[in-house]
Amino acid sequence: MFSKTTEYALRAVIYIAQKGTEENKLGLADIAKAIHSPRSFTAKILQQLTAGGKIISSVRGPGGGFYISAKAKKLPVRSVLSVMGEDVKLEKCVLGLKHCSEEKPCPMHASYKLIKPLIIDLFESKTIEMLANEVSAGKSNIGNL
Amino acid sequence: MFSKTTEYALRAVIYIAQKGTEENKLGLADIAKAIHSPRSFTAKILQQLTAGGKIISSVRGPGGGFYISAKAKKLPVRSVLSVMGEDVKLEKCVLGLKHCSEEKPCPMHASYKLIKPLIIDLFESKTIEMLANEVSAGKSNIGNL
DNA sequence: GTAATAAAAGATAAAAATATCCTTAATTAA
DNA sequence: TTAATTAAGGATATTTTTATCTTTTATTAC
Ligand code: FES
Ligand code: FES
Repeated sequence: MFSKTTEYALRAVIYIAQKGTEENKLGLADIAKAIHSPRSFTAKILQQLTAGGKIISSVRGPGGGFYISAKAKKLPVRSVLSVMGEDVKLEKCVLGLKHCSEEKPCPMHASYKLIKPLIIDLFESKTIEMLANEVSAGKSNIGNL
Repeated sequence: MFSKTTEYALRAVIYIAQKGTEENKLGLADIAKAIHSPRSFTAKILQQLTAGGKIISSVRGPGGGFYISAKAKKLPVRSVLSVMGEDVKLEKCVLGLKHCSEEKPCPMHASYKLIKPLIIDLFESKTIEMLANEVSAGKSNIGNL
């Protein structure tokens, strides 16, 4: 559904939301290990997520690391997709036509249009916090690769 | 959702099902133009779809080209995904965990599991023929890029 | 200040996906 | 049998994605 890059981003954000706070920041090594992602590559992704303070925050130096504000935790999962530039994928035509629309639909559209809003809602209605809480409650995990 | 390669494959198969017959085979140039795909790249894809006579058939030489048997037209769209090696994508975990399952679910799973079977059914229940008929009836198209 | 720590930034590297081109083989028609 | 046609097969080329490594900058502790 998404690129590996975005999968790492989602798992990292959920992990940071679950385990980190401004008082207890998480380091790159910790995060990469927890979500089973390549360390240096994850660093690049965390940079993206930090840029402009959109999703997560970071502090350099001893005691530094990554965390996410209570406010940002309320963001929909889709905001992570957006930062990674993959929220457009949710609107894509199944057959690769330029636009997925009623005006010039592909032959999959009639059936797909019933499901598409459900998929989009999946990422709109769930917040980062909700997913983190799921993991904290022991109902799910992000480390089992 | 799928790779460009698979999108081309899907559009090509639908086009062949719609316009071609064993008596009226379609040439590579025709197909590539109709579905707006790069010609030589499309040739490779058509080879894959032809291999083992799984989906489409081909004949070389003058008057040759590609066509699809009446029997193959009844195949579900998923069979095309299968030949392209992307039907596994339908089973993938949204967050990229090794397995999407109830046993070790990711935090998206609880919501996603409601939609996943609908997506799979989309490709299981629709046959190549159904999509081709949709286009023939003027209800949809595969050329509008 | 100096040293240690940790993320940011930059430069490459490796792998996979996408795409093109050239040669070969099969088929047909003349 | 020769020439023309069309897909198959093979070799490369380009682009994008994924990944690693090195240097720089910010922060803290001493
Ligand atoms: S136009 Fe193809 S899925 Fe909507
Ligand atoms: S386990 Fe992640 S979607 Fe099912």
